Amino acid sequence: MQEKTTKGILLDVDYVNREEGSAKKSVIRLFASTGKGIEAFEDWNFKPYFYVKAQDLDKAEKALGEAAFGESREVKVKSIERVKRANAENILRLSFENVQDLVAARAEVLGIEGILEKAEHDIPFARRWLLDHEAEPMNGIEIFLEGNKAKKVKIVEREKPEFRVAAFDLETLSPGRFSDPKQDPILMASFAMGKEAKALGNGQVLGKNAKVLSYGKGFGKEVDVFEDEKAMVKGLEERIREKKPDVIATYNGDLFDFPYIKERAERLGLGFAISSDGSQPKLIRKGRDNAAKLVGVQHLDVYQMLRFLARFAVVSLVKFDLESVVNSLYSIEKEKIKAEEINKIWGERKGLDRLAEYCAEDSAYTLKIAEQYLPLVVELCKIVKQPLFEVGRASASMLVEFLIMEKCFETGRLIANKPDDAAVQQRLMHPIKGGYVKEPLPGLHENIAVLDFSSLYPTIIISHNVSPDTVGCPHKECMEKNLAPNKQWFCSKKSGLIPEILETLFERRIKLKRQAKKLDRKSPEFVILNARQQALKILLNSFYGYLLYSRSRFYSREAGSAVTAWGRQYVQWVGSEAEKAGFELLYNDTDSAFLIIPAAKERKDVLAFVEKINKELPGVMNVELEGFFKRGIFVTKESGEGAKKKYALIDYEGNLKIVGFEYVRRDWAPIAKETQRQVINAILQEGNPEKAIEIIREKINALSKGNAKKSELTVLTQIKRPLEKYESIGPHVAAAKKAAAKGREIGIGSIIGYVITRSGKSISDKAQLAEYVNEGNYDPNYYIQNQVLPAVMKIIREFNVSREDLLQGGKQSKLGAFS
DNA sequence: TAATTCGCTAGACCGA
DNA sequence: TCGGTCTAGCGAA
Repeated sequence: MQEKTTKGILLDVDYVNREEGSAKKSVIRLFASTGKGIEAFEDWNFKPYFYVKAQDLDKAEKALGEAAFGESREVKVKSIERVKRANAENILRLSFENVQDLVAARAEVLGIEGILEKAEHDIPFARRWLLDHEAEPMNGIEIFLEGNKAKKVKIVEREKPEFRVAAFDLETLSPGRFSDPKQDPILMASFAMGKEAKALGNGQVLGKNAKVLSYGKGFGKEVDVFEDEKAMVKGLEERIREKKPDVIATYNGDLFDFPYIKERAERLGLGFAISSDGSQPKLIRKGRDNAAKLVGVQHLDVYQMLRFLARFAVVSLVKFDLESVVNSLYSIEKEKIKAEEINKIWGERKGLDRLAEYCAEDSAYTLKIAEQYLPLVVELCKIVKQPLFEVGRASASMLVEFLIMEKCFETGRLIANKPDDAAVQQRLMHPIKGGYVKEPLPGLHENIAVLDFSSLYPTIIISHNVSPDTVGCPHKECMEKNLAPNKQWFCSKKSGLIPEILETLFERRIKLKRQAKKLDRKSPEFVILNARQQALKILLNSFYGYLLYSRSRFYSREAGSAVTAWGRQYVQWVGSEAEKAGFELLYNDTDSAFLIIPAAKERKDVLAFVEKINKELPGVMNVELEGFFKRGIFVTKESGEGAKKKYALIDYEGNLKIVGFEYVRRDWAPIAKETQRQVINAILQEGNPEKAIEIIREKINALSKGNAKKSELTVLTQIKRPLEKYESIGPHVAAAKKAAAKGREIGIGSIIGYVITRSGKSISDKAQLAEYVNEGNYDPNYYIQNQVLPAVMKIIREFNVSREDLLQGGKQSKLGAFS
């Protein structure tokens, strides 16, 4: 047979069942973007398998060879193989003709005499292929073909893979209720593609870079007008197929656009066949929600991606509707046309071009955000070796698990099984001790140096070889030399599974950061290197949590608590060394130390201290100077102690850093937050409490006159459970319930924006969803007493100013007594 | 099908 | 009506 090779970018792997003679055979399909669009290649040589641990290999082989599984009692093991694993004995690999046979056999295999355990039985077939071939989705691949079948694959590193990215968006009719695809038509669709988006700058009207499809009369010439909904849906399908994107971005396409268009297409007697194999989008379960999966071409739900990135603090977002996101990322006020207005425009056929512009903007911005964050997500795909579809919706635990499983494969270890529910419950009942937080000395401080351990927990794991497979080794030497303060010790002779992975990630990141430092921050090379190091950082920081995560395959209470025990020891050691060196220790939190530089010392003494500390720290552990600060303020709790996790600093350039205060919390009214920021600024910037008092009086005055705007008064709080499950009805729940009674849908995860109005008795009684509240309808007393004053009193209390001083405008004779 | 622990604070809730 | 306790949410690391 003729041999040839094809090169491309690996996008996706799945499997299909094919006939081979009379047998049903599961066959792997690889989807690669080759320049001619997305092509599929089949690998017929890879079989689904899992492992069992046997009491006696000979007997087990015989029993398994004779066994028949499934309802039909016709399912046989195709082949049995003895394999060596580094961490287990008496292991057999059972291979099957197809996935369904494997599923039937794994359900019953423990019933066979002499089979003690099963392992790696829950790894989906396509993922199994990726694992065993160490292939990297979203990276280059060379496929060696024999005829039309894939024989072998090789990774070809692409420094900067280019993807064809597209986005689409739908507008639907919602007559007095939420749109229902069983009845309500799609009114409009927009489609945006790759190159156009790159030229876009801030402030530009993005809409014109997307094409709008609709039907009926009354449109300008920018819109592709079809005969009816059916023709429009077909038109969108054709456009997508013709443009051959590698990635299709949507905003909430998992839960809205895809399910909607799929249902509509079906009802209209059409398909929406935009997958690379000509199939329809599949709605599959992914965690709590559904996800819309395409074959080959990768569906990236930008909404899901942003949720993911927000969890890792790559983006800082509070509300996730597209308008808020665009505003937060690009400082652009994007127009939102509400459902009722869409209905009206459509019905009266007036303002259709405005609606078209709105629709176009949705897909254009979706595309813009997708392209901006794609480098980071692509790097994650390459590192954890999973497709974009998976990574864009993954949790931290899944990413870590992917990496550990690969390491196991690479080093010939058997992958540990998932815990059963009883084990999960057990784990949850035994939390461990975490980081150390020192009570700060409240008040205003000057000349502060902040030191930080860089990646404290990962570097402890690496430097002390902390891992589930190195804990409590039999060596006396390790017990003496590598003993954690929690009395657990770890082997120092062979490296553990987790430290091995972390060390690789850590070194790669250091190298990338070093390279990136030499580049211009705006250059495309920098963007790629930066995305890569950020991806590594996300992963590095996720491992410690995974050790203590209750559903972890590699849970280790011993390892996890050793990490924090060492962490507490090291951070306190730095503190006491600093005191010995003549600094005053102001505060610690987990991995940081705040030092006051006394008059007799200078910056270079701090640097010398850091250098000395680093010489004494083991392995890759390292302390760095986060910065010098001119002033800082810590406050007192109601109880009189210094409050932890709340402080504000100002550097010598006048930049404020506010931590933990109401100012950074979304569940406080903007008016209270802003006043607090101004007060902190007045005190840190100018050391001027009088000015702070003026600011506060002004705000109180405006509030009591009724001059505050609704937007300054709206408090945001998340609904975290079904409304009827609340034991205690707080203001946000009360407001949500009232809104729900009016027919608003409020589900888990909704962010409630509410205002405390004048009508009602308790605070909850007075709470109403902001959109139902008229400007000016607010309870000034609440906002003064429960919002502004508590937020600012914390701070100016340190200067002996009382509530009365602020409210009555009395003299501040006590002022200054503090310092 | 969800990474961890530490910490602060509000407002409801409950019993005296 | 008061004060203590509990529920709930969010942020720091």
